Amino acid sequence: MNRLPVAERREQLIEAALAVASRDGIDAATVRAVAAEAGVSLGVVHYCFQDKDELLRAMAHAITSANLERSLGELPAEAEDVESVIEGVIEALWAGIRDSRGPQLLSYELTTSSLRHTELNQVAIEQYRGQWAAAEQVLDLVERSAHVSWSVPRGVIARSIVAVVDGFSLAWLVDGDSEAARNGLQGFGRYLATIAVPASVEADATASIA
Amino acid sequence: MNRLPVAERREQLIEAALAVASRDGIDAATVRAVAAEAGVSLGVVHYCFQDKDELLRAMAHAITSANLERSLGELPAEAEDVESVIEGVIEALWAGIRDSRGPQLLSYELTTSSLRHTELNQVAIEQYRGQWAAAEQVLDLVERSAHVSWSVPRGVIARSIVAVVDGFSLAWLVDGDSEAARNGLQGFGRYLATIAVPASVEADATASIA
DNA sequence: ACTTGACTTGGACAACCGACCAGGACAACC
DNA sequence: GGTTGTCCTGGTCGGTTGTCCAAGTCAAGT
Repeated sequence: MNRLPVAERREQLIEAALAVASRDGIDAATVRAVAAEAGVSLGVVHYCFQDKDELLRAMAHAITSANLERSLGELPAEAEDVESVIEGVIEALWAGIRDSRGPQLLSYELTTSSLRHTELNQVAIEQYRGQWAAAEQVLDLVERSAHVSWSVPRGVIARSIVAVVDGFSLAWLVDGDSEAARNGLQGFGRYLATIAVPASVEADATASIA
Repeated sequence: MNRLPVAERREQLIEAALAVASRDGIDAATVRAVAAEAGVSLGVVHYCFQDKDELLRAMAHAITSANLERSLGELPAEAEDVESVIEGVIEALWAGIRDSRGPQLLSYELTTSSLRHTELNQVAIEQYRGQWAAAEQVLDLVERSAHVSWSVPRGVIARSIVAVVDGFSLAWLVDGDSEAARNGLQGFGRYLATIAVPASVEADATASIA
């Protein structure tokens, strides 16, 4: 097979691990399965990673980054009233989740595994810190697009967004009812619109400058 | 050791499996670990259960039942206005979750495992069917206690309740912030109060009779 | 051309897993 | 008291896992 510098080989193995774990679950991501998926022999994995756990941690970091980029990447911001802006954002967010069932399920497997095994200690908290921060960025976007501010602390709203998205996603993973998930999330979106207040001209101008 | 009829031995093994899995995670619930926890020798497990999967399915059924009884068991219903009723119900619900971290985490492990392994096919959907039904019963209770009805289909609200509770519980499992979880759930409770409408005297009388 | 260092190979190892079995122990019944 | 059937024991088996290693391969530098 092709010879690759260790850094590139690492990336390839992370991608292979992601593919196996997304397809067949985190338990199926054995060293052998990952090596086979990447088309390399067994020893290569331990040449690139000290541990299997180091590989899993790298994989977790990769999927977390990918999820965040996917969430923040394709957000529309072409609307006037708050309701429409939020509706569009949620629509895009949900479409991203719906089209990545395997990775989504893998994220939850990683969270629970992290909470059980000390070797993956930091994985779960990093996942959620990232998601909470991303939710706050979404709030920023809505603020700027619809010229509003929030009557509830941003951190509190961000935590609620992540919680609601997690909850409806889990239910959708279980019973496959996309329509129920979409409706539930849009219902939450309409609630979000009720806690948005029109931004004062001053504050809005300041926001535009900054 | 004591000799027990197979039915009682099964119950004991299920309890042992529940203890091991709640303490150390679902992966730690090996046949050997369960046998050791129950204080019986290895063969007993396969004498009482055809498969390891049959044991896990029985364990899943047990924890699901336990969760539902815990949720529905200790619900207060001594209040007048909707807000207070909902607040009390959520307080009791959250207290139950907060005091059972291990089993709670195990429930999510069971859900994800069920979605990956065909042998546990029905576990997740049964979990959620039970929770959705329980949420509807909670809605009934609030209806009767506060003399209201709901302006949104009960099934939709029930799914939202389960989703929100799941979401905040997961976040709490990750970062341990009980206060944030409690506040988030109470915030959702105040929203629920806004979609409750006073029941007509007629409807209320009918409900009392039935 | 030859050495050096980076990368790869495929097998070996101990540990653990679920499953299985031959036989021992015990209580109930004839 | 002997028999029958239920329950328990402890070991064994094949398979899978993570980890390690001696040897091989290849490109780059001298």
